[in-house]
Amino acid sequence: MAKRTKCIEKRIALLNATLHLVNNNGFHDAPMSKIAKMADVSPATIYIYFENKQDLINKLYLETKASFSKYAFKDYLTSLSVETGFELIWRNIAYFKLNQVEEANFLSQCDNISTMVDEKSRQEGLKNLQPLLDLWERGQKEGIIKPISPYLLYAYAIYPLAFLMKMQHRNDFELSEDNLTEAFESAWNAIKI
Amino acid sequence: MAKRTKCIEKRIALLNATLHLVNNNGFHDAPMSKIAKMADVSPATIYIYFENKQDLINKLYLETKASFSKYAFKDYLTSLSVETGFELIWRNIAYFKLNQVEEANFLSQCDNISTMVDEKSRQEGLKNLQPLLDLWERGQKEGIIKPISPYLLYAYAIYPLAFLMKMQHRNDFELSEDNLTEAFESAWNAIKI
Amino acid sequence: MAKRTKCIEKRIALLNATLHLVNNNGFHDAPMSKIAKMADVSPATIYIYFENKQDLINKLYLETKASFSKYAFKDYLTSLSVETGFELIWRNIAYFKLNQVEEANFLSQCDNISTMVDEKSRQEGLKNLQPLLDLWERGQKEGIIKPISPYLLYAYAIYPLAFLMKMQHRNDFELSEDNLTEAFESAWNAIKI
Amino acid sequence: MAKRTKCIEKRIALLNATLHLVNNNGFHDAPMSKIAKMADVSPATIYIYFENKQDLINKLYLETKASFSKYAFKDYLTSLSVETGFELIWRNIAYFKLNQVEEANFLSQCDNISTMVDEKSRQEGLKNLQPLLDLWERGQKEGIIKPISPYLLYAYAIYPLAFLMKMQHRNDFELSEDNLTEAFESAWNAIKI
DNA sequence: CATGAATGAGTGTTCATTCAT
DNA sequence: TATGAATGAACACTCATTCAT
Repeated sequence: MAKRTKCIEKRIALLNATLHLVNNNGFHDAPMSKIAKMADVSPATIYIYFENKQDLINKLYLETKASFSKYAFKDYLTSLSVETGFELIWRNIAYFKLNQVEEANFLSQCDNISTMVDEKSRQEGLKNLQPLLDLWERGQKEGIIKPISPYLLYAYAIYPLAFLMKMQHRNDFELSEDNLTEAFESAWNAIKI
Repeated sequence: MAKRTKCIEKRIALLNATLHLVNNNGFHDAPMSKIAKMADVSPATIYIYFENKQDLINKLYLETKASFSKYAFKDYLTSLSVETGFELIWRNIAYFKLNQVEEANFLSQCDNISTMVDEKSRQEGLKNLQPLLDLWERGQKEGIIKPISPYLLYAYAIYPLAFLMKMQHRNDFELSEDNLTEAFESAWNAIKI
Repeated sequence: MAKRTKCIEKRIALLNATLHLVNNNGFHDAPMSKIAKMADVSPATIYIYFENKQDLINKLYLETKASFSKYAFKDYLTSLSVETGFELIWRNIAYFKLNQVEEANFLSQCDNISTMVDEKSRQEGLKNLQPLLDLWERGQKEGIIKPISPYLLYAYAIYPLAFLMKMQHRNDFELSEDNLTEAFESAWNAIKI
Repeated sequence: MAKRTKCIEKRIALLNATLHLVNNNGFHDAPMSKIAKMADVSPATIYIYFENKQDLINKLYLETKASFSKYAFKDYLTSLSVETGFELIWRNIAYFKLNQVEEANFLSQCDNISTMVDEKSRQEGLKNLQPLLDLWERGQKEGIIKPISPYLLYAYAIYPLAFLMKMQHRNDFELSEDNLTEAFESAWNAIKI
């Protein structure tokens, strides 16, 4: 039992170290040796928990994505109206990006740099958005949401948050509560009929 | 007195090779040796045309950004109405992303990976959007565009195109003429009053 | 918990290889790759034992200087008379140069090429001569040694040995026991009152 | 005629640039490109005047040595007494080291770093000291100079100046007129019977 | 004669990964 | 399980020298 606990802790420490280093130094300055040092283990130990560096990144991506998903759909029920449900999810996502900055930033990097996460993991990660896609489909059937590709809906309703987060991270822009309301307004205007 | 002349073709070949490799292999797998091989020169030759790798990336970024800017504001006149002017610019940008896939993709990577282009070059590159910001300001004065931060306007009017381009590049989605019109509609809905 | 232990033998092999290569090929033709090959390790292994090339050279200098110092003051006691003490130290130094040819040659190179060893290490290395300087000071107080700068004393009493060693190394000259006695005579005549 | 003059000037500029760079940056940071830049010519031009880098260094060594020799035996006549002649030459050499710092420093580096100048040039350079060796031989015949190897005479009479010059160059020591007289005294005491 | 462009071979150094314990 | 030592292959970059003009 003690062993198991210890193991899980080291695994988590390694994932956290990777998250931190990739965000702060960039992928090309997050060598295994630094990750190991930050997690307070030997470089060789990483290979007990992960197959190789790619596997470490993939696993971190998937687990962070799952954590994002949990956050995004907190309190969401399919019984909610399309409009209420969408605002709930949208705000959850926004708050995730505001409060879980490192996780959000890491996911954004993975989604933008094609070579970072492998195709299989990316596909796997996509599944996490299913409830939102279902909501949109329902909205389209009800004539509330524009009858356009979910890619377009995502591009205009969710993706802009990534830009705003990036700008906030660079201190070029501050995502105040007011700005957030304006942003939601724009998102809704973009996709509602 | 005579000498072999530094030929601009080699410089261009090097920039093209870099563009291609960064797009296909990612920044962290675009070593100088591969760039040289692809441009059909010796690795040492790169250093005749560029100070170092960072300088090569910076210059490529700035020149690609300038080329983007030229494309984005083609046929644009400040005498056009806000609505017409915006649609013109928006479509120019969209076509740039559709037709100059590699350039667009490279710029997207540069803007997303903080450590890729240095701060000075990024600031320099930002200037290229000024005419669009001016147009929005005019639109706000005329009561046509929402009185919100330009960052929000950009996030909802322009940034979504980056996502659509990425999806198209991955063959997940096709940006047909119809989709483009839908996308423009959403962009306009998001920012117009 | 167990691990492969960093073996001191490799460190020594690396220092020896460096000593040998710098002496035979000169500082500018003693690349890390050759040092590694001669010590029978991978180039990367050097960096486990030394920070970088400068550090390797510095450490070799300091350790060789310390070894020289031990040799130079063997059997020396401050209770000896100035004359006896000086001859003892002088002969120790001469024998060091005769018997530890590579060490002596390396130290000579380091002291002559200003850019080889960094200033801090050079200053550190100077401390090793203190007992001789003390002896000279005593000799001056006793009216046996000329009341001149220790730099002058060193220049005429010790430094000439470097030249003789160099000539012997080039087979231009042989430092026989007779020559050694003549050399000591000259050294003593140069500094005694 | 004009051409010839121009050529000689470039050759001299190259030799001066090399002298300066080797002294200030050390041999390992005096690349052909820097030498060319400092002499205000193209790197390729160096190869019109010199076979290669080794040849450039060799020639510089020999010409500097010749210049040294001219300086060393200024006003010297074989008709002078051994004692007077020796002091004259000794002081000439000392002043050369004091006044022609760069030349002296360069010669010292060449004589100390075995791999810098090739054997043939070194042997050639040795001839420049012949008048001094002749003087010593005469002194020995006259019973004024110790009957010991000229290498020993050189080691104690001339070589110490190199050390004093080096210390002066490092600002550790100042070769005042008084010190110079003390130094000469030591030199003479070391070799006279 | 003189040039700047061009380069192959090499530099010191880093890194993901494996090995021996 | 866990380790620090060890490494081959690679990296960005430099340099003495040659080439084409």
